[in-house]
Amino acid sequence: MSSGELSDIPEAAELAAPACSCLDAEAPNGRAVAEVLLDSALPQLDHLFDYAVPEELATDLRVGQRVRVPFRNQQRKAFGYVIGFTASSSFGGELSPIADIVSPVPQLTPEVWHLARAVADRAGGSAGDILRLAIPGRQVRVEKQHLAAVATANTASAADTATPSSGEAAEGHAELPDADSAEIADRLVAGERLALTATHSPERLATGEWVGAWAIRLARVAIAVKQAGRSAIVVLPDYRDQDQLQSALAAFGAESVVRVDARQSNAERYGSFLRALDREPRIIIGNRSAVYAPAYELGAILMWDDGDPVLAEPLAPYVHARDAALVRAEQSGAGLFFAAHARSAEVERLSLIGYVHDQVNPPRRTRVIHADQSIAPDAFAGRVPDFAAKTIREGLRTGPVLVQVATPGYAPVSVCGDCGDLARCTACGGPIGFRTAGTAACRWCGQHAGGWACAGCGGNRLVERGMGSARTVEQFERQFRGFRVLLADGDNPRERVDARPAIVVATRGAEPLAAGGYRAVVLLDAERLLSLENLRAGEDCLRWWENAAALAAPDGVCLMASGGGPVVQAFVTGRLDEWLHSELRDRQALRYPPAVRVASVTGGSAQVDRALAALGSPDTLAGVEVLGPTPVAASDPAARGAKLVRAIVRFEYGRGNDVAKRLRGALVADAAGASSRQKGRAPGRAVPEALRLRFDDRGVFDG
DNA sequence: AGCACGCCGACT
DNA sequence: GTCGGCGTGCTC
Repeated sequence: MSSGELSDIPEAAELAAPACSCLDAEAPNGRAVAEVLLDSALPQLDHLFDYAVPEELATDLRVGQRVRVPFRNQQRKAFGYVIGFTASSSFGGELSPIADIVSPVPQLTPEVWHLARAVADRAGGSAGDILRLAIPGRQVRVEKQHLAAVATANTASAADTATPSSGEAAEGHAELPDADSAEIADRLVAGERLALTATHSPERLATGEWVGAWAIRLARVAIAVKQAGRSAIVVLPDYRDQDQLQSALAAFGAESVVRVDARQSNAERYGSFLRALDREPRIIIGNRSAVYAPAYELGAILMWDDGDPVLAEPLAPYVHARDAALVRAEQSGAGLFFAAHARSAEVERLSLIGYVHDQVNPPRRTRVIHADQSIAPDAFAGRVPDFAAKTIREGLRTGPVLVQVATPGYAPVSVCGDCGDLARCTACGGPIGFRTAGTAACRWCGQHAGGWACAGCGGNRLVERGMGSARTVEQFERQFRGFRVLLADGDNPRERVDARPAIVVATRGAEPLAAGGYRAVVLLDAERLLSLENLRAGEDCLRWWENAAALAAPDGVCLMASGGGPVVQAFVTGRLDEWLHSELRDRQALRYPPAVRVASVTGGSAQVDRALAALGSPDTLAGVEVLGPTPVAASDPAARGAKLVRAIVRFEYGRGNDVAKRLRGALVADAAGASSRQKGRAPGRAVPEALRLRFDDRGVFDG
């Protein structure tokens, strides 16, 4: 220990020996050179630097440790991670020595390092950016507590002459997984990749809590993986999903469960991180960054609802948790398990090319009925058509009813009074709202909708429809007097409701879980959701609807209250696979993701031209196509006043490594020249933007 | 980022 | 001759 950080705790003597298994990592063993990855956001520093191993650190230094090293001069220090040791350096100059060991714990395992490197390379980014997601900030207190606890546990078990695995005997209390889950776990541990469509409806745990049937399935599979002596990582979009899984795991008596999520304090996160780092199998559950958690003997990565947009990392290099999981499974030989109520287009693609295998047993699915389309959209006075009102009243006799709406708040929108299509502004195509009663105007450009005529059927009657959640609540309170009307949306989060009758109005994705399940689930605003100008609108709708339908009781019903067309048909008939199939074929024909990959290149015109030139000459570009560059609208947040252009590169999956390498090369060259170009600028001019790369951006083809 | 290196124009 | 402008490139 370079700084004697542990000298003030009683176990310091034991810790000098490798008492904690998490300290057990490769030592220099006489080798004089340490390879260090610097903690820097600069792309031109994203490679290993050689440093001398100083005499005084030689016994304590380990691969994976965070260190401080002199950089640029002996005074300035940078942080980094020890990646490996070598006997000699190929660097021409004289090596500086490592200055300090930050923590005795080797925070970066070789597996996570290789993952970060591969994931960053694939996304045209820096490994350091991935490591920032993977490794939480160090908390000295938490670390000392952890090391002390592990040391005492080790000495205790040594006194018991216990075998190392006997600590896991307590796991015998865990409920044995059902045969299906055990079989899935066996296949995962053998390295298989599986996709599962999950059973609808909540189920009651022995603890009395209700969780989605999917959570029970994932918990059982994770426990079975752990019983096979391997770690499982379970990635779930949000804390509500994580809570359900955690409840299920607890109810089944699972031990060694570690949770990592964004709501934790840094101390909690670091504590969880250290537990994940222990050389002992764990069940690690968490949000998108859990995919980077260290895990001893990783057996499988389980991912719930990978189509949820929160699994897309918003920080550079914008790597989706699904992609990171694919890379990690490939590297480590771990199994991969995608479970959802509605499959994503990406998993469907993986299934079609035979990379993941479908679980064939058909899931139980809520009965879905479709409202009668012959009823004119203005044939009802309240928020919902009469038959929907009937469904709601019916359900309220025995329990809660869920009503899913498109948007929060009050926002109203108009539809054609004759055909029911969403009314669109004749000038800009935007939605038409009612500012004040009777005066309709476009919500985007403000144009008055006086002489409006429907583009579809020529009708000219505008009908106000599809109000937001708060407005819907007010209307329901009048329409269903005497019943509780509860609101659940982003501003009013509500994780659970009880089994008593109530109307629960929720925005898509914010639906609470009901004890025993909802008697009825009513889906409003389908035409509005489908009109979102988004390449993934259909896929997203199926996910929102299917996830809502899954909240119904097994004998409950789901009513699609409006809308039509192929996506609604797919949902109503339950033939999501067929729709997704044809959707994927369409995207193949259009060369849209995920049939192909895309990368956007943004920057000054000359910068982007140089980057595109780095892709090679047109004849070497087989399977690679460049769209643009086109000017980035000044209103685009990326522009920030500077005049920028953006090109879109799309390419076959097989060209990914090559494209990423070449674009990344251009980015590094651009960054190297950036400082000099900046000096050349007249004062007052905007700071020149760095060239920006973004791979697999979902929204790249959206308006 | 920040700093050294090096290659042309103006000066003692 | 040499001082110093700033473009260029490197950082173990």
